[in-house]
Amino acid sequence: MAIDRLDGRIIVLLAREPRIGVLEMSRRLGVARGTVQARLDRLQSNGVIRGFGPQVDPAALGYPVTAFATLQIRQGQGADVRAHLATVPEVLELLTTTGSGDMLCRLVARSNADLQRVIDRVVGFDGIVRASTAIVMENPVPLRIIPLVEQAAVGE
Amino acid sequence: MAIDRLDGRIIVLLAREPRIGVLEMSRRLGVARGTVQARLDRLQSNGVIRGFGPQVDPAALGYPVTAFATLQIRQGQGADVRAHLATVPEVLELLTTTGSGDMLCRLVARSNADLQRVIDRVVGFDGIVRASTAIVMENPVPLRIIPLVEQAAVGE
DNA sequence: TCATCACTGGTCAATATGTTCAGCCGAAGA
DNA sequence: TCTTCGGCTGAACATATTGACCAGTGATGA
Repeated sequence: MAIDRLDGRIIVLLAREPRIGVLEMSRRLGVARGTVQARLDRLQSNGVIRGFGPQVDPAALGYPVTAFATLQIRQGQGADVRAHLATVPEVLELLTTTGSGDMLCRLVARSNADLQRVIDRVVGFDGIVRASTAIVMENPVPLRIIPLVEQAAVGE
Repeated sequence: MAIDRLDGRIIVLLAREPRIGVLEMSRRLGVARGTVQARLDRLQSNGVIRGFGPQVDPAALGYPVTAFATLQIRQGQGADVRAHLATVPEVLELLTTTGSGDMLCRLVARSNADLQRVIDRVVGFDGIVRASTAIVMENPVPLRIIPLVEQAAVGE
């Protein structure tokens, strides 16, 4: 669970050039191939590296509009609402939070007009009391992990 | 940019079993290897598949607390605030939005106490007028793409 | 009718993989 | 001090995969 410097370098290298392969990594990092392989196995069984799935861009799929919806849920309806939202393909992520809202929901849509359809489908469910939506305009910092990995690696 | 059924099956298969390789995919999908290879190349140059970076779990790195901060920015300070937030490793993502806040910010921290430090660092910057934070408790739907890809693929 | 395009099924050499091995080293413990 | 242990090295091996080709085929559209 604690990451050392070599683990960090492996993750960062992999994040920058995912197609690189174990052999080439060992060359770049100056360690034996078996070491990289063992480290990678450990990182994956640790759960630090969850997988290597393709990073799909919803915009390129025809869903250029992203929005966040904050939902307030009627007491005791949480489980039903989750099951409902899980059936909506445009719901990319769902989180329960503290604070004024009860759930935070990442949505995509084909257009601003289409977003209305998606929101209607999302909130068209009994347990949802109120929803407020914020449309994403820019993404100055896309989801990233490298700086955090570097920080975690130097610490230990 | 439009995705057909075979593209969709390729992406879904890759999302489910990322380590699978082109040859094995062609066997599973019942098409020639060259076809899968050509489709993958096209999907990547299209930008539909952005890459195959490792999916790192911040919790396994020692950052089990996730939070969203909504920031209000002083007029004209947007660019400075972005640059500031980009230097904070615990800021995993930053989006500008419509609505009451001006920016939405995904944070992680080592603990609830550590979250205070992170927030102090985030808001300790001149251009930020106000911040409100929601701590994530559960993640009923982790970031996903498969349902959307399936929907995009049947449509065309 | 012809050209274009995507797909097939095949080949080829080059490369990477999974696995195993013995040996080395530093740290921890007896 | 001696011993054990875990991690790393450098190497070997058979196997599988890759990237690159090719000719042939069928559908599409000009």
